[in-house]
Amino acid sequence: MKPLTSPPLEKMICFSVYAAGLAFNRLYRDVLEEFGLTYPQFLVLVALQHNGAQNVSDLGEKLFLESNTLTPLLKRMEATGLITRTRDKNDERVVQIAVTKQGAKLAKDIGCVPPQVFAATHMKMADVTSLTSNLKSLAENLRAHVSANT
Amino acid sequence: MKPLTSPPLEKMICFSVYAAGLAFNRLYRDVLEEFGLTYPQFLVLVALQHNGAQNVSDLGEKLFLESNTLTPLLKRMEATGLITRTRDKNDERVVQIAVTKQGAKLAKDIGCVPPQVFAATHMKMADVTSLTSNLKSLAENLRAHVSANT
DNA sequence: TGCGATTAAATCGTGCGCGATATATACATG
DNA sequence: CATGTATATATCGCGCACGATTTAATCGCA
Repeated sequence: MKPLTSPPLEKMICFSVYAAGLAFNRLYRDVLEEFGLTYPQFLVLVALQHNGAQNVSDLGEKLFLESNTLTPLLKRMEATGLITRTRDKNDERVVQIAVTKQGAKLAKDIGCVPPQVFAATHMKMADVTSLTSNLKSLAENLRAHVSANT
Repeated sequence: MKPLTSPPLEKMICFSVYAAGLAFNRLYRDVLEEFGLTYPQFLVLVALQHNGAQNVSDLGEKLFLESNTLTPLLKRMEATGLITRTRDKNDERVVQIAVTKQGAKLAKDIGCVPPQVFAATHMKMADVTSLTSNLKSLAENLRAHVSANT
């Protein structure tokens, strides 16, 4: 029988995802500094640019986050003038998130960021594409497993 | 000329890494709850189990973290009786981290966790292995790029 | 030997993530 | 139409991450 000890960190896929996440975070921190954005705020802008104004839940589905994370984050973005948070007139429970003029401009300006980051990966586009798609299905499987225990 | 807007979130490798990281975190939160561990604390125990007692910097190199993150984390683990933090007699600047008897026992007990997590990925071992190795080199490339701007 | 430079860890403030819970609005059913 | 239930967002507390700085110990070199 094998002793059933944990494999070393380097062999665990969870750790390689963790370490890659840390590395992306640090890279984005550097790159986004001149735009005054954090990495999650950058993701919000991209989501709004591609999907238009939407409420907090919809944004949460795209980013895999909930209101306990999004509400404070969105308030900070409102405070810096990038987005507006407006109660829906038809359903006062719902808060609509839209980019301001300044936010729309910034969303355009950060278009140069993903190419820079791609360059930093030192990977072929095809490899990035397949890695992205593998990670996507991995995440789907993990989420299915978590929500099954709910 | 292309308009140079950001690609949608689903096509960005950074986002797929981010989303997979969130999913792993949530899965580990569930699985580690009965052991009273957070995910980073689990990683610390694994690192100590495989590399033995070591100082804060060495641990940081393995986990890609620095003392500003590790010191509070390790103090919490000391408070729960899993590790000891001891000033090195030969160099009082250095703090040695070692598992307690209780920590060593817990490190063994959590050996069952990685197989559970592997099962949740619903992936073949070979695919997990190659994904892990691709992520490892991706992270190395990203780190090289960040430290180049230092 | 003495003192500036280097190194290891710790501290501080900010921004996520998230479980648990609260608040407020809308809905459904008797 | 009242009251219980469901839904959307917000609040709270805690534990990471991390840039910037501090503290304390060691090293290098005149």
